[in-house]
Amino acid sequence: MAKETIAGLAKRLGISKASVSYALNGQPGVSEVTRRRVLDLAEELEWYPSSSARALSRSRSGAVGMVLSADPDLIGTEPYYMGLLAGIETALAEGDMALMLRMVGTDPAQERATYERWAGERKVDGVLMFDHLHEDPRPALLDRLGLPFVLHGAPERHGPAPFSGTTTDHAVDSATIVNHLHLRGHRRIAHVSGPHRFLHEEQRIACVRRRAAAHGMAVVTREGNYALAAGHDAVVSLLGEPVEDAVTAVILGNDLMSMGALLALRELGLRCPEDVAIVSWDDSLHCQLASPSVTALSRNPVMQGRVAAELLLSLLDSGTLQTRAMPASDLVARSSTGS
Amino acid sequence: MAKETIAGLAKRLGISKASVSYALNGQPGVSEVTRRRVLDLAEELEWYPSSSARALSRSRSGAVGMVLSADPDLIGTEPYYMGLLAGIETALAEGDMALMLRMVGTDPAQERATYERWAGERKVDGVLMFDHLHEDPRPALLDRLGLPFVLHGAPERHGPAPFSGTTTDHAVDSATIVNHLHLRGHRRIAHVSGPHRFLHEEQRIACVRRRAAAHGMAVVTREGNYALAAGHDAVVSLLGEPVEDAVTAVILGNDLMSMGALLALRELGLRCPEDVAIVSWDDSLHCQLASPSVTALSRNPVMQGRVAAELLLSLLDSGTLQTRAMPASDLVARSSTGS
DNA sequence: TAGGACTACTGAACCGGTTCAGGTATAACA
DNA sequence: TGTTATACCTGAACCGGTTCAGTAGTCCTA
Repeated sequence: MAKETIAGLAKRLGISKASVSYALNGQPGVSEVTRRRVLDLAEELEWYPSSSARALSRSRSGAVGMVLSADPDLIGTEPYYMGLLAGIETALAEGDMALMLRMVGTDPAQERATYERWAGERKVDGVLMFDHLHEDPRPALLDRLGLPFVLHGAPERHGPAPFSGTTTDHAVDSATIVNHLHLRGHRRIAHVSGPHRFLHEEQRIACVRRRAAAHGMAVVTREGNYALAAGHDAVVSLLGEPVEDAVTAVILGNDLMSMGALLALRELGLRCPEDVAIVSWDDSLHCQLASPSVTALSRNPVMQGRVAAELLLSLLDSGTLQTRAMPASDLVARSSTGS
Repeated sequence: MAKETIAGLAKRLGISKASVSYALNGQPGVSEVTRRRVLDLAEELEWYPSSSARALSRSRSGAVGMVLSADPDLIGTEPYYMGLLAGIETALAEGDMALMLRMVGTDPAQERATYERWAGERKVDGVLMFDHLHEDPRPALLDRLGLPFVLHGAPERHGPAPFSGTTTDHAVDSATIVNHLHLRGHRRIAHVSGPHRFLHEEQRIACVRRRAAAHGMAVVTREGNYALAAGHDAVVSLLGEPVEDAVTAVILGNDLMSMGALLALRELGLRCPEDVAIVSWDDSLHCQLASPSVTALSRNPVMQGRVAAELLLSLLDSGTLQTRAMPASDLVARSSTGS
C-alpha cells in the first residue's frame, strides 16, 4: 500500500489539493458537500496528513518539549515529576500536541544546550520548565531563542508577569505545616530544605521562619539535596548528641529526605512521634507506607501538570502570558506527628 | 533576527544549497575547505537545520514513540517504568533521536489508535513497546502500519525472531527466587502474579511451578494486578484463616503488591519473616525501606531501557531484526526472608 | 593530445502539506 | 439588464531541507 498524499486524495475526488486542505482543516472555501466527501475518503483510507509536511508549511512543529534533569538512576524515585508528566501529557493530548521528552544529567549546561538545539531546529513550539532557580538564566535564554515557555513554580509577583507560569503560595503551605506542629505543642523545630539554589526553597525557608516567629517558635534550618542520605544526615547532625534545647519536630523538603529522617531516628533510638515528629513537604506512597506513616503536604502533581500544560497551550495559540496560582496544598496528618 | 535557512548560508558563502547540505551531512561532494567554511559559519550563526524540513525531505521524523498506558494518578508509583524511560532516553539521545511520549488510559484501544495516528502522520520512525500480551494484537498491527518496533519483554523463541525485542529468561529468575526460598526451608509457597494477560506473568507462573516441583515444594497461585490492594487481599485470602498446611512464603509480582502483603501480614498478626517470608519480583526503594525490608529480584531498568532503545536504533538504520536476552536478575536478600 | 576518471560543484526537482491571488458561476441588488 | 457581491474552487508559490543528474575543471594515462 503506497503512501497516500493529499495530491492523491485530490485526484481521486477530482478536485484540487487546496480544496482538500481546506476541507480537512475546517476552513471556509469549500462546500459542505465537498468537505464531507473529503472527510469520508480520508477516513475510508485511514489517511492522516503528514506531520512533517504540515510542520514545514505551518512553521509549527506540533510538539512541546520538556527537559528532565536528574541522575538517570534516581529518576524513578521522584513520583512528583511522574505525576506532573502525566498531567502535562493528558492536557497536551487534548490540545493535539505531542510531548517531546529529554533527560539530561544534572549539569545545567545540558539543559540549555537542549533548548538551543530545539529552538534552532524548530523542533518544538514551546517548552515546559520547572524549579525556578536563583537568578535563573533560562527565561532570558528562551526569550533570546524565541521559544515560548511556561515555568512551573514561578515566583509570585505583583504587576504584570514577564512570562507565563504557575505559582504556589508558599506562605499558606508553610503556615499549614507550622500551625500543625504548633498545635501539637512543638516549640523548637528544624527545617531541612532542598537546595537553596531553587527559589521555592528559599521562599519556603523564609515563610516557615516567619510563621514560626509569629508563634514564638524557634527554627533551625539545614540545606539538603532531596536524597535519602541528606535527610538522614541532617537528622543525625541535629539530634545526634543529646542537648538541652533539641528540636522536637523536623520538616523535610521531600518524601525521600523524610524517609532518611525516619531511618536516622531509628538509629538514634529516638521514637517518632513521641520524641521527634516528622513532616514531609511532599506526599507519596513512601509517606503512607513508612512506619510510622509520615504526615505530609499533599500537592496534586497531576493537576498541576495539567494546568502548566494548559498555560503553554494558550500561550502558543493566543500568545497571552498568564500566571496561575496553584491551590493551597492539604496536609495529610499521619502518625509521624501523632495524628 | 530573521531565521537563517540553508539558502541564506549558501548565499553568504557564495555556493549552492546543495553544497551546504553535503557539507553539513558529512557527505562526499565537497572539498574539505568548503566543508569547514560551512561548518564554521553554521556554528558562528548558531544555526541548525530545520527538523521539519529535514523530516519531510528525508521521510524520517527523527523521533521514536512510546505509549505508556496506565492510570495517570498511579503512574508515579511505577519506578520500573521510569528507569526504563531514562535508559531509553539516554540511548536515543546518543543516536540523535527524539522521544515522543504519550500517556493513555488502560484501554488498549487508545494505544492502538495512537499507533495508527503516528504511522499515518509519519510522526515517529519507530515504536517501543512493553508487556507482551497473550495473543498480542500489536505486533501485527504495527507490521500492517509499517511501523518498526521493538518489544521489550518478548517471548523467548527458537528460530528466527519475527520481530525485534528483548527477552528475559524467566526460568533462571524463577529458579533464583525459588531456590532462595527452598534453601531457607520453605516447602509450601504462594505466588501472587500480575495479570495473566501478560505473557511474562504466565511464563513466570509456569517456571515457578516447575522449579518448585523439582524441589518437591507446593505452590499456590493467585492473580493480582500490581496494585497494593491486590497484594494485601491475596495474602488475606491465603492466610486469613489458620489452616494446617498454610504457605510459609509468598512471592509477589511487584514491589507494590509486596508492600500490600506486608500490611496484610501486620493486620493478621503474622510476623515476617518468622511466620511468613516475602519476596518481591521487582526491587525498588519501597522494598529497601519497608520494615522488614523486602528481599527482591533486582532488574536493571535503566540498562534494559538502554538495550531496547539500541535495538530500535539499529533496526531503524539497518533494518535488522534482533533479539537480545537480558542478563539474569540478581536477588537482593533482605530481612523479609530472614537474610 | 585525445580520452577517461575523478573531484567539486550546481540547478532543479522533490518531499507533502498550506495559503494566497485570482477565476467562474450563481445569487442579489439597483 | 448590468453590476456587484458571494460562494466555491484552482494553479502556483512557498515552507527548508535532500538528492539526482549534469557540468566544469583537473589529473592521469596511453
